[in-house]
Amino acid sequence: MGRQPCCDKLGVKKGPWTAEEDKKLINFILTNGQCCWRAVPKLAGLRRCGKSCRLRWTNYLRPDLKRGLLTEAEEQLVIDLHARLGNRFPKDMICLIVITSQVLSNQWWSKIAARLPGRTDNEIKNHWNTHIKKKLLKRGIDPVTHEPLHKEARPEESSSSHADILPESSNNNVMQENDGIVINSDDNPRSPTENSSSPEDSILLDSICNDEMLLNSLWVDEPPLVDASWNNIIPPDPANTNDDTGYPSWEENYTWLSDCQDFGVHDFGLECFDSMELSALSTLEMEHKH
DNA sequence: AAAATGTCCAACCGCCTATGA
DNA sequence: GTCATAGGCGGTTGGACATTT
Repeated sequence: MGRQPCCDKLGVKKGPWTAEEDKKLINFILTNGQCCWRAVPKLAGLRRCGKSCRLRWTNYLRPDLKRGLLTEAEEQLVIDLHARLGNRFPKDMICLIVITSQVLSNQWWSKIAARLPGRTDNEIKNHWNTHIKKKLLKRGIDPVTHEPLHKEARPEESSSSHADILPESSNNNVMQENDGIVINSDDNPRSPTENSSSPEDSILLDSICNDEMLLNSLWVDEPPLVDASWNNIIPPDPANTNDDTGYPSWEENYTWLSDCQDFGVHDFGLECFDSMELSALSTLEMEHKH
C-alpha cells in the first residue's frame, strides 16, 4: 500500500495561489523565518498543505529569485552542467549511470540550480524541457547523452568517451563544438562568453566552466559557490551591487519588493527589516526616482 | 473573428532520503 | 533495527496565453 498523500484533508485548497495567499505566506516567512512547513499553513492562516507552501515560497516568492527568462549564459551553463553531470563516468557505465541516477540520485536539476543563483530547479527543469531540449534536437544532439543523434554517419565517435568530448584542458570550448556539431545555445556560433548577455554572466559562466573542482563538487555535498540563503539579509554596499557573484543585485531585489507594493509593502512584513535595511531601501527608492 | 494548435510554466504528484522516537 | 514523519526531489499535468489557420 502506498503512502498516503500529505494533503488529503478536506478543505485544503489546491490550484493557483491568490495574491492574498501570497501575501499571507510572505508575511509569515519574513516575520518568522522558515520553520516547520507542516505548521506554516495553520500559523499563517492558509488553507494549503505545507508542501504547497514550501513549493510556492521556494519557486516563486523568495525575494532572491531572478525573474524572467534565463540568459544565454545561464542557458549555456545549464547545458554544460547537464552534459557533465551525465558524463562523469566511463562510457561503458553511462547507461547504468543514467538509469541509476534517475532512480537513486535524482538531483540533477537541484545541483544545476545550486550553481545558478536566483534560479530554481523547477525553473531550470522547465526551461530545459521547453527550450533547451528543442535546441539540442534541432542541432542533432541527443539531449540525454549529449551525443550526436545520427552516430552511424560518424563511426569514429563510437570509440570516444564522453570524457573525450569534454576535454579538461579546453573547457571554454566545451559547448562550442561537439565533434563538429555546434551545440551552442544560440544559432550563432559564438563562444559562451560571447553569448553572455552581460559581463556578470560571462564571469559566472567562465568561472564555473573552467573549474573542474567545481564540477567534481557537484557530486558531493558541498556548499554552493554562493550561499543562496537570504535569511541574513545584509544591506549591500552600493558600490558592490550587481557584482560578479551572479546574485540579483540589491536594486533588482528592490524592484521586486517594490512591485510587491501592489499588495501593500508593509503587509509583507517588511517591518521585520531593521532600520538600516529600510534606510538602504529608501536610498534605492530615491535613486530610482532620479 | 473564430477555431485550432502550440507553447509555456506554476503547481501537483508520487517517490526517496534523512531524521528522530 | 524499525517505523513514522517531514522535507526535498524530478516527472508530469493542466490551464492560460500566444500563434496560426
